[in-house]
Amino acid sequence: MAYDPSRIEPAWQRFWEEERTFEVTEDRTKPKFYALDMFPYPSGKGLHVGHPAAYIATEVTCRYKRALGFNVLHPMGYDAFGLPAEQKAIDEGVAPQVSTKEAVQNFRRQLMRLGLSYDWSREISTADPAYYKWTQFIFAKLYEAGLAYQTEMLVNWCPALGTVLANDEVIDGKSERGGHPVERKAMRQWMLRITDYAEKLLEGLETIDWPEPTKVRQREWIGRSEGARIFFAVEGTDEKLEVFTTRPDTLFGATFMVVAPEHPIVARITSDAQRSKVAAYVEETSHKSELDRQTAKEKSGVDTGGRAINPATGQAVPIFIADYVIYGYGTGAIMAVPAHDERDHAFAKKFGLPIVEVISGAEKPIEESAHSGEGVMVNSGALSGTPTANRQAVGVVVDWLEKEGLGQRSITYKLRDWTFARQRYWGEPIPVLKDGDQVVRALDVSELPLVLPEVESYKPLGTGESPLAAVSDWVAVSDAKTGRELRRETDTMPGSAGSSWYFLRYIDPKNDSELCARDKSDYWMPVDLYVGGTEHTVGHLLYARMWQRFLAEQGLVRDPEPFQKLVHQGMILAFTYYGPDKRLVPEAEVEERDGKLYKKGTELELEARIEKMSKRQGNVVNPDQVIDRFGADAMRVYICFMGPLSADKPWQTNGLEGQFSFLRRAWRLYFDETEGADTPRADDSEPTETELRILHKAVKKVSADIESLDLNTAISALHVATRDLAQEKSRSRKILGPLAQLFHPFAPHFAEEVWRAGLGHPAGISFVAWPQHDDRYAVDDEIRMGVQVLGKTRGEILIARDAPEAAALEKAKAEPSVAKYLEGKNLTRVIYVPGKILNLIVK
RNA sequence: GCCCGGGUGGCGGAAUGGUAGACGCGGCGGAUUCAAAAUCCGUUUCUGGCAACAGAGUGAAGGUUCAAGUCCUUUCCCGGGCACCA
Repeated sequence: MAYDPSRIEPAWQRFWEEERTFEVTEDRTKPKFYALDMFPYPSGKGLHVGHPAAYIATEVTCRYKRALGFNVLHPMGYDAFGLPAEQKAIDEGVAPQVSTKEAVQNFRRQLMRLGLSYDWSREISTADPAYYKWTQFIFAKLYEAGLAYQTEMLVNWCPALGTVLANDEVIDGKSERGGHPVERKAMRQWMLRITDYAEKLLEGLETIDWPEPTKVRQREWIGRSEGARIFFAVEGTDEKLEVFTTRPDTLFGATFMVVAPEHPIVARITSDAQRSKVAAYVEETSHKSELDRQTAKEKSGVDTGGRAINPATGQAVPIFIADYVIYGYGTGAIMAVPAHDERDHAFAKKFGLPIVEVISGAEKPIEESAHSGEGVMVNSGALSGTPTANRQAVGVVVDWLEKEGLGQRSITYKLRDWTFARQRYWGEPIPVLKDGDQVVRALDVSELPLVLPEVESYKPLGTGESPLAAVSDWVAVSDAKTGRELRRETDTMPGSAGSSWYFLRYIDPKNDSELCARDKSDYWMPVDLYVGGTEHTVGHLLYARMWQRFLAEQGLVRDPEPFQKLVHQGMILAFTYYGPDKRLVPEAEVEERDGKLYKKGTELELEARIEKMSKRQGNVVNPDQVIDRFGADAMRVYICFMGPLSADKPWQTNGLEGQFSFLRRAWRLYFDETEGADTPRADDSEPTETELRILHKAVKKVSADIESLDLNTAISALHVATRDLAQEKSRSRKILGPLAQLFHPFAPHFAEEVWRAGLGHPAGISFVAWPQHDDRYAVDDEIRMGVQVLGKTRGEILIARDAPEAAALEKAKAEPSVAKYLEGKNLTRVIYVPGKILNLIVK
């Protein structure tokens, strides 16, 4: 019988389920390994091939680690709250609880068909009350620690939809759905004080093994800036205008001030003469979206009529409002130094403000462009002559400011607090009781979970509140603790809530009295290998780090960092074919002739492009169909073989077919399928030296490649071993057994089947000790070495790996293809790197 | 504009500074077959040549080195991120 995945795969999946092969508990006699995949949003559309591609790296590693004797935790779950389910509820009236449950079942079924070695007994869903009880618990803890607070925030308000939109639901100032205009509106919002953790999150990056570009992005997102806060007296008032600057050394050149339009000081410093102009500008900017403000090319602003005193020069300088100063950053006000800041320069030019050079070294006249580089302080009174290099001048100025009481050293971060509320139904209810706007208390753990009530309609109310506000008997509470009539918060948590701690719940998923028992998290944490996409770099990966730190401070977990090693998988792309009319042509209708692509049976020449898989392009590949045709093992092997884990790469059905025939070829090492039945071929013969060499090289290469996650070259090593052993007509169990083990992490059903039915071992390959290589066989003692003359390869010699130079030289000279380049020349130098190269320099 | 990635055969991709193109797809030739599928063997960077062979070749241009896809400088193109953050 030929290799038939549809026969063996379901059988082994049943076996693993019945034997509970992958269920684990804490076992302190074994080293632990916690491998985690970023859990999916269970979309109603089901899996696409990008999911398994993302899960394969941990999968292969886990199967390998188990065989090495590690106690492996490899769980899966669902990030189940989210907008698509809510939208479906609005459109079709299907309760998200119901549609999500269906989607989860479909996901689980599809994931199981892939033969992924998850411990399914630990499956979790963030939308499960038994789970979100603890999300709510963490929120309550954050509230009690003063890290959750409410404040007026500008939000994206869409009047047409009657709802608040997330930033990614707004495209070019219009709602993603329906294209309605979106405004900025101030609303009371729950926030989490992630900014309190800015420094710790920065420091923590030094301790973890993450891709450097990801760390760079987090660092930039946190955006630490060192500088000073400086106080400017406002003429004719007691007001102090506080600014933040990274260049206090340019203080003498501050010829005007700029304040963000939203800044509360604006009303107090505006002169009567300017009041109406200022009001108009403030009004105008409040209607502009963030995007409008950012894309405006011209600087705009208005003089408030107020004057501030530059503490260094004693000069009165005008105070402007302008939207290029952002209220949420620093102090929302700046000292403008047009000579040394491009933005201030542009503003000064537009409004005819003076430009005073205070740092020498400009290449162009200071009237023409700002000089933001290094130089020496000039026009700066007693401080003139101080060089700016190495922030020396900054130090001098700040010392002076501190001594005079005019300012102080200060560090500012770009990171903003985390907006932690959605005016939506399908999320965790925020567990607090309120009296009007006033929060009275957070719910106690004994009152949790606060279950999401059923509602009649999922439609936005149009007031900006979530549909929960309409459930009056849920909202109104008579509080047993205080005896007061209170109201529940009707906002729910954002999608990032449940995903910020799920890795802990896997460790103790059924615990009803704790979010995760401390002795268990001490055993399993931190995560040893976390795999997910780069798109979560500054969202999820930062939020989860903050929660983990908070929980560590609360003594609920030990480690300050949750993810010790992080790796990103690339995106799976697809070839998309376009006809001359730019119309899409499905892959099934494409054929290749003379290196050109045509629509099948026609002369229509097609253009191939590599694009993201998307429903709209019709190039989404469904894993169910792949498995039906080729089986899960071929798909897994192909995914590994496609290319480097972290690279984006296109799905190619041809390539998949190639790996399917590879498995069939490998199958024939184990079974003679000529007579219509599977006849095992293995025997107890002693392996030859050649066979041992093939095997040990493969063991060495495959092991090393799994360790370094170079799965594509690991598969390539399996190809080579399979080809060469077939050539040798290998039959020995001593060869075919270890080979099956090498297949196991990649093609587990295949490996289980050949292990039991082909080699006659008891069923179950998962925990059989991983083969070890012996360098006596894995390293060749005779190798083919290139011989160069003047750096150009001219021939090849067969020589002992560690042969002395004289021997190598002798062999090279005997090689006609080399000798002809030496003829009549003087050998002046010999470069010989044993095992690598022989390079002959002649004159 | 700034910050990250990345440019290697027809295609996906291999190469601790040491024979560029492993492995796979596709192509070509052959075996098997009544035929096809499947399978097996050979071949396949480009140019010239019947061939032996020669020359060129890792986006481009320079450089370091006995030796560069790999290191350095400049530059072009593609993908992603940030975007008036003082």
